[in-house]
Amino acid sequence: MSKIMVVDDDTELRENLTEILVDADHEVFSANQSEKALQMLEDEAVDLILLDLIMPGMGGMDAIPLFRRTCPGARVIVMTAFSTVGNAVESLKKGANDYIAKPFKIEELLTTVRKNLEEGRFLSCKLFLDMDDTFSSLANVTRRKVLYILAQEGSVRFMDLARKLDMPDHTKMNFHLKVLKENGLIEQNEGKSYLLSPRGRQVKECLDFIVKNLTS
Amino acid sequence: MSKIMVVDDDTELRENLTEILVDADHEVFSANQSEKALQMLEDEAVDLILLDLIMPGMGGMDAIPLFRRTCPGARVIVMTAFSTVGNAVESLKKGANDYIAKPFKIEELLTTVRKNLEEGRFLSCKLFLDMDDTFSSLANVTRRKVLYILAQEGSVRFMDLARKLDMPDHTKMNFHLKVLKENGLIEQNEGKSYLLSPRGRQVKECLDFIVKNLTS
DNA sequence: TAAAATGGTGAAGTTTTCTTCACGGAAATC
DNA sequence: GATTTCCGTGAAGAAAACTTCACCATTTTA
Repeated sequence: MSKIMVVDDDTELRENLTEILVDADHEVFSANQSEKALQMLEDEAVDLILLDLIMPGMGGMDAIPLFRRTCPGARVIVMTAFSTVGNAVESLKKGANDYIAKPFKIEELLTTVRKNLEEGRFLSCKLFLDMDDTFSSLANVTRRKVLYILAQEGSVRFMDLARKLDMPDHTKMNFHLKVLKENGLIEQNEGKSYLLSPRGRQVKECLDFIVKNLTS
Repeated sequence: MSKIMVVDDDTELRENLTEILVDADHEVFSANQSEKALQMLEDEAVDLILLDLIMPGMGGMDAIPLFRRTCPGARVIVMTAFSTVGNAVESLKKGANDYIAKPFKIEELLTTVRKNLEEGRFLSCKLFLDMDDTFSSLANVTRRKVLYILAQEGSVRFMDLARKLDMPDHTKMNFHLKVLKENGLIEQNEGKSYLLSPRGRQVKECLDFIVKNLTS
C-alpha cells in the first residue's frame, strides 16, 4: 500500500522489519547506511522512513534534515536502542515526526507506522483543501497589495486604502476587501478601519518568506 | 516624501540628520534608543531606518532583527564610527540592507538613502508584479497537487499523473500542466515526463513553509 | 446648512479561468 | 497489422472572478 524505507545497520533487524512490513502490505526499501538510503530516495520517493539513530558513517540524527530535504513528503520515525528523553527531543527538533524505542513489539511498530502514514495523508490533504481560500486570496495583485499595506501601516481607513492603491473606483476596492474579509485575512475595528487578522499576519510572513526566496 | 526613522544616542547628530532629511523632503522620526524606536514603529511604519550600531541599552546589531520584524517593509541602513569589515558583514547578515561609515558627507548620506528607498520600492514592486504568474499557478488545487506529486516522485508521466490525481478527463490535466509550464514551474524531459523546474522546486519549498506555519 | 467626501449595497456586464467535447497522430501492446 | 493506450490540440461552453454602474445613507467639511 505505502512505500517505506528502513535504514539500520543491523542486517537481521532490517530483514525482520522488511518481512513484517511487507506482510502488512507495504512496499519496503532498505539500506544499511544513511548515505545509501539518501541515494535510493533520489530515484524513489517513499511515504515513511524508519531510521536508526546510531549507525556507522552518518548517524541518523545528522541524516534527518537530509532525508527531509530529499523526500519532503515522507514521515520520519526515529528508532534507537539508546532511548533517552534527550535524543528523542533532539531528533524531533531536527525534523523527525515520531520516535520508537528498541526493542519494540511488532504490534507497537505497526501501530506507530499506521498512525504516521495517516497523519501524513491528513496533512497533505489539509494543504490542498483548507488552504484554498488563502491561495485564491493571494492570487490577486490588489489583494496582495492590501495585505502589504496593512502590514506596513497597521490599520487603514477605506478611502485611504483606495487612494494608496490608486483605485479610481472605490467599489472595486470593496470587492477585494470583502474577499479578504471572507477568507479571514483582514478584519475591521470599531472605527471601521481595516487591519490584518492574526491569520493575515501569518500569511504576510509567508509572503515575506516567498519574496525572499523567489526573487534571488 | 518618504518616512525615515533615525536611531542614534548622539543628540546633536540626530538633530542634524533630521534637518538634512527634512530638507530633502522626508518625514523624519527619531529616537535615542532602539527600544523607543521600536515602540514608535508599532504605531507608525516607516520606509527606511538609519541605525547606529553602538548605543547604550540594546545595541543596533541586536536590534536589527527586531526592526525587521516590527517594520518588515523598511530598509535598514546601519551607521557607525567603528567601521570595520567585520561588523559591516555581521550587520548585513542580521538583515541590514546597507552600511554607511561615520563620519559621512551629507551628499554621501543622501545618495545612500535615495538608493535604498528606490530599491525598497523596486522590491515590493517585483513582489506584486513578477510574482503574479506564480500566485495564479498556486491558486488552483489541482496544480498544487501536481507540484506536490512531482516533488515527491521526481518525474512522472502524463497519464500516471492523471491517474494519481483521479482525473477522468485527461484534457483537463493537460490544461493545468500547460499553465504550470507556461509559468515556469514544471518542465518536460526527453522522455516527455513532467518534472519540477528549479523555480518549481523553490516554490514547493515555500509551500512547505506555508503549510508548516499556517496549519498550526 | 449646503456641498463634498465616506463607506457601503446589489445587479448587470465583462473577462478570465476552467471544463468538456471532438478529433488525431505516435507509440505500445496484443 | 489491428487495437488500445498515450499525449496532445483547438474550439465551444460553463463557471468563477473581476469590473462597472446606479444608487444611498452617514459623516465631515466648508
